[in-house]
Parts: sequence; structure tokens; C-alpha cells
Amino acid sequence: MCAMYGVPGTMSKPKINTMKELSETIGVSRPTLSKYFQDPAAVRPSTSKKIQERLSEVDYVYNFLTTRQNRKSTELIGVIVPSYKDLFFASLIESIEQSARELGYTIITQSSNGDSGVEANAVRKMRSMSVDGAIVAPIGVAADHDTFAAASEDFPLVFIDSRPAKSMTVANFVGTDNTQSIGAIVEYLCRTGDPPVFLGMPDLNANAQEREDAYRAKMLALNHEAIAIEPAVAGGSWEFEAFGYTVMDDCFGRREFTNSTILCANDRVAIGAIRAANKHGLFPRGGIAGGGLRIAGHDDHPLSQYMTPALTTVAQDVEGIADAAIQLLAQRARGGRSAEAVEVFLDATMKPRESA
Amino acid sequence: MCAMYGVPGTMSKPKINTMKELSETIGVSRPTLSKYFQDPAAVRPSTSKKIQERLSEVDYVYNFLTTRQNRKSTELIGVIVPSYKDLFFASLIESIEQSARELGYTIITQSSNGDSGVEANAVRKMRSMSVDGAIVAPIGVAADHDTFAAASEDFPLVFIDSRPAKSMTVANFVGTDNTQSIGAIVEYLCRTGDPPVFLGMPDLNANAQEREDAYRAKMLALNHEAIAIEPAVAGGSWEFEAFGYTVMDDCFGRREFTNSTILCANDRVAIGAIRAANKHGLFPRGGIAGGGLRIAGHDDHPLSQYMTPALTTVAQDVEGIADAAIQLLAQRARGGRSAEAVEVFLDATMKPRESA
DNA sequence: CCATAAACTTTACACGCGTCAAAATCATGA
DNA sequence: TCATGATTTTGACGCGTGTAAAGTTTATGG
Repeated sequence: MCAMYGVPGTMSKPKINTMKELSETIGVSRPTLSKYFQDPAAVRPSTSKKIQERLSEVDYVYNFLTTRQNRKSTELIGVIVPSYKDLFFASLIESIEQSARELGYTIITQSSNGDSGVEANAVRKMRSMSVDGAIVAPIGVAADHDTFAAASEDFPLVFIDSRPAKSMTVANFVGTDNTQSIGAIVEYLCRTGDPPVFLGMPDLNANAQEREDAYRAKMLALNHEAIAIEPAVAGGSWEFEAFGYTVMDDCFGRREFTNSTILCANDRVAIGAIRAANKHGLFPRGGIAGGGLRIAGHDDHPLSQYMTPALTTVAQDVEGIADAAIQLLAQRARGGRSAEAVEVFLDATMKPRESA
Repeated sequence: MCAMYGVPGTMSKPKINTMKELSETIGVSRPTLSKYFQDPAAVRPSTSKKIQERLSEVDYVYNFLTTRQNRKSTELIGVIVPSYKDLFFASLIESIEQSARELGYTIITQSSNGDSGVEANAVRKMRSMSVDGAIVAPIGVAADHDTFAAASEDFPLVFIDSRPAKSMTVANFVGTDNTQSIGAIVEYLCRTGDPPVFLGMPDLNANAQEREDAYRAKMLALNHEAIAIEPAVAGGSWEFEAFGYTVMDDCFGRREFTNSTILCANDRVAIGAIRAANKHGLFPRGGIAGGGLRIAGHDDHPLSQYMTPALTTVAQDVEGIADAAIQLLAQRARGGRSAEAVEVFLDATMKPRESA
């Protein structure tokens, strides 16, 4: 009717709406078609070939909703992240989608917008969609324990990036071991220059505290004094660059830390910090003797290498995390109900660049 | 069974699986419940209140798949973008999800991964899901005309960001008018310094050509010679920063364009170009007389203001685009079948910062 | 208190596909 | 050509919810 693309001469294939219709025009029974669609090899080769051929002459799309309703497995996996506008989460989603696609899963993504109410709604929606599992990068504050608990009765749940709020006992987790990653970069920084002070991230998920703790522990082990920069502003928002910029602009304005090594809790904070440094005429730089300002991050944000100076950081194994999470869910969905919660930690790797 | 969150004492509400079950324990008929869920105001206030109260004492999640199967409208909207790892698209998705949520729509997002085959599959999946409409940021090259054409028979389709390949005749489009946006920044650059040369983006969608054309047109109108930098590398990938960096690193290495005003086709290319400049000791800067290197971008990428120097650019109206696209689909889905293709252009606004 | 309309319940069918059992057909080897 | 097992067809039911029709209850107004 609405021939928006009406190109004269382009005769489109006849549209077929239901499998019953299809079975009639194609000349096989509907149950056989059903088997074919679930596994083309499940029917006789000659039949399979016949179906395949006739199918190409026809415009038929299976009904996703109905098929999922009736199968034991929906092959849907829910993904919830606090924000799309964070390249770390974006990278995670991209990798998750890819790993899922390879296993035949469809991803349903929802942003919690940094809001625990929205997060809870998203979890409920996943439940209503009968997903085979869900991957959640949780918000730390005021996470809705009951909602997660109820959901985990219905399907396996895997947390990534950060752990859920402490009220939870045990839960599946796939991510980076902050002790290892922060440890590695603290060690690097101490080895190549002054021991670092720590610039945290807003306390929005478990990583904020875990990374600071990891920093303190490593500094202690290395016999250095741990110093955390006290943010002059309340950092309650996910705008990490703004946070890093504001805090360090304030410090540098008072000529504080202008000669220090600053380890930031993540790259987005570091990007803001670098911007603040630049504004004050400072260009952090590693690899030279005699001190001077250095700034390092955590995550290996895709744009970190385009900063000036290029940001020294530790890279999380994003693909590894995505793949492990999907594998875990796939395994659980296929009846591998070990029931026991699993925690998978992947190593982060140093990315020494210019800034430290 | 798998009491991952088993907190002793936390008695969970009784789980109810079907609406029939619910109707029995709640004391109203199933059809009434059905009406209630579609619109709580559609039943008598006393009944509505009763249902609402009993509902809170029980753990019931409606079956998303089944409800969508039977409603005339699924209230699903498909979204397809070339990549999640591009903050412009990420911003778009975030705004789309928000606008959609307000209208009760659920978003199904898929990345085409810059691959037209994957894009076509995504469109087919949207068809199989019986979405009420789809929003797609298309890939320009070798777009699968037939797939889009078939889809647009089933539901309204809105293209955003860039137009589909030219093989298409007319299609719904919501986005920025490149003539206006590029025109604005060319005018600004000419007014505040040397007329710009143009650094394009890889030819991956219609914007590549459109923006260059817009640049040439505006330069012609202003009586200046249009000059496009010829990339020494083949830019076939979506890694725009790498493209901008490589091309300009090459130029600056030969001491070319080191004193020019460079307008980049988008901010990601500009970020790469700035990095190349910095590497060569160049810090583009506007607002000073007597020439010197200047670099400008297009889109107002969220990190543009954190570059050194902060990137001068034109901001697309991301929220406006998202909202207009959703509104258009909602209107069409509600029977407003004007059938005619609509094109909505939103103005971009100058963001003068430091780099030009 | 009754007439009337609105709201509700009951009953039934529909949606498109998964799945099962029984009957019919096919392919293969002797 | 026939026996045999594998595959397909036929027919039927189920999934959880939307929805329509007909009958019953409830609220409203006089």
C-alpha cells in the first residue's frame, strides 16, 4: 500500500504471513516446516533442499513473538547498563551482542539511566519477556534487592563491571579484579616515578570503593603513604569527565598536586583531569626523571590514546568479559544448573603511554 | 530453587504465573484483568483499587511475548545503528529510549556493525518481531534496497542521521540539514579567520558526500576556493579518530596544512586530527589574528569539550531528532497513515570553543 | 423501590507456532 | 518386489493472553 520504495519493475516476492500458508504454497506439512526452522538438518536432505529453494522465492518472516512463546527457551538475553553514553559500557554491549549472535541469542538492551527505579523496572521487563538470562552492570546505590532476587528465581543473572550492592550475598559476577588491575598500575607508577595519589570516581557503584581500597592496599604493600584527593564537589552524577575536570581544576587552581602522580579511578575521570591540567598549562608526562605531573587512568577508554598526552592506563578485557558472561548464561540455560554462584575475574593489562 | 540471594527472613511474595491464576487469587475475572492491565482507568475505580492492592501482595509478571502477540500493536520499536561505540549514536539511542519510554514503547536495539549484511538481518528480525516501526541510522554502501522496501510494507521506517543509499526514492528522514550545519560553521570560520579546507570522513554513509557538497556550496557562495584534503589512506573503517589522525599526521609530517583552518566532517575525525596536530607540536587555536592552525568539527561529540584545545563544532539536536523520530512513528502507528514520506530537518547550533 | 445503564462474569474463539500420536508414505537393501 | 525403518502427513491439543457475545450483577437517578 505505502509504496515508499516503489521502484517500477521491481516485482516483489509474494508475501506469506503464517507457517500454515507457507506449508501450503511450499508443499510440505506445517510440522515439518517447524522442524526445519529449528534445525534444517532435522529433516531429510531432499526435503530440506526443497524447502530452502521454495523459500527463496517467497517473502516469509517467522513470527518471533510466537515462536519464543512456545519454545522452552526464548533465546533472549537481557542486558542492563547504567548508560549508553559511556564508551566502556558501549564496548561491552557491542562485544556481548557479538558473542550472543554467534550462539543464536538475541539481546534486549535497556539503560537504567543511573536510576535504581529504572533499573528495577528493566529487570521486571526482562522477567516479563521470559529471557533465558540477563547481564547487568548494576548501580550500586539503593539497588532493589527484592527485584534482583525475584528475577534470579526465574533465570540466571550475571553481574558485570561491578558487584551489586552489599546487601546481596552471593551472585554470579564476571569482571576485572580491581586488586589486580589497580595493583598493576600502582606498581608501574611507583616503579617509574613518584608514588601516586588517588582520584576516585563518584560513589555510584561498587567499583568506586573497591578501586580505592585496592589502591590503599597496594600502596601499603609498597610501603608508601596512600593519599586520596578529597573532591571539593559532590560527585553524584555519571558525568565523570566533568567530575574529574572540576575537582582537578580546583586543585590546580590552588597549585596543589601540580607536581604529583595522579591515579584516577577510571579513564573518564582521567580525561577530565587531563583537561584541567592542560588548562593550567600542565602536560602530564611520564618517562622523564625528576618528577613532574603524571596522570593515569583505568579501563582503556577508546579515546584515551587520543588525549594529549595519550593516557597511560590499564585495559580491561572487554571481549573476555562479554564472552564469559554469555558463556555462563548459555551454559546455565542449557540445564547446567550448577546452581552455585560463579565469580570470574579477568586480568587487566597495562597500557603505558605518555601521561605517566 | 537457586537461592542466590537467599536472605533468611525475607519471605518473598507468592509467585503467580498466569493471568487466570491471578484472576482466581484476586477475585476478578480474567477479561477484567486484561482490561485493567491495558488501562487501569478502563475499569470501575473500586475494581481498579482492589486489583492494585491485591497485586502488590503477589509476585506476578505479565507475559510480554504473549501480550504482544495478541494486541493489534506490539508497542515495540526497532532501532538499528552502525555501532554502539560511537557516542553520537549512543546519545541518539539514549534519547530515543527515553522518548519511547514516555510513550509506552519498548526499544529493541541492534548494531549493524557497519556491515550491510548484518544490517539487513537486523531489519528482517525487526519484521519478525512485528515492531510498530523502526528507526535506522543506515549504512550507505550497498544497502539492501529490497530488505528495506519489504520492511516498509510492514511498518513505518524512519531513517536518522543519514539518508539511505540513493537507490531509494523517498523515505522518512529525521536529521540535521547538512547544508545548514556545515553552512553555519563554514560561515563562522570564514568570518573569524582563514577560509577552511575540508577533511572528509570515510565514505560509509550519505553524510560523507553530503557534508563535502555542503562545504563546497558554501565556499562557492562565499567566493572562496574549496579545497578537500585527499586522504593518503583508504578510509573504509568506522574508526574515525584513527582516520583523522593518520591523514593529518601524514600531512603535518610534510608540513602541509600546518597553518590552515581545517573543517572536519565530524568530531571523531577532528579528535584524531587534533591529536595529530599535538603530536607535531601544533595547538590549533581560534580567536587570534594572523592565521595559524585551526580545527573544527561537526556533531558536538560529548568529549569534544575535553580535547585540548576544546573543539569548536556545530551541535546536532540529538534530543530533537530522537523525539521527532519517535513521534513520527507513534503517529503513523496510530493509524495516521498519511502514507507520504516525511523529511524533518533540525537545525544545528554553533559551539564556538577554542580550536577555531 | 424500580428502571436503566454501566460494569462485570462467563463462555468461547482467536492468534501463530510447538509438539505429540497415529496413520500414511518414502527410501533402502535384499 | 517386498520387508523394514525412517520420514512425513494428518489431526489435535497446548501456550498465555486478547477480545467478542451474552448473561448477571452493581451503581445511579428518579
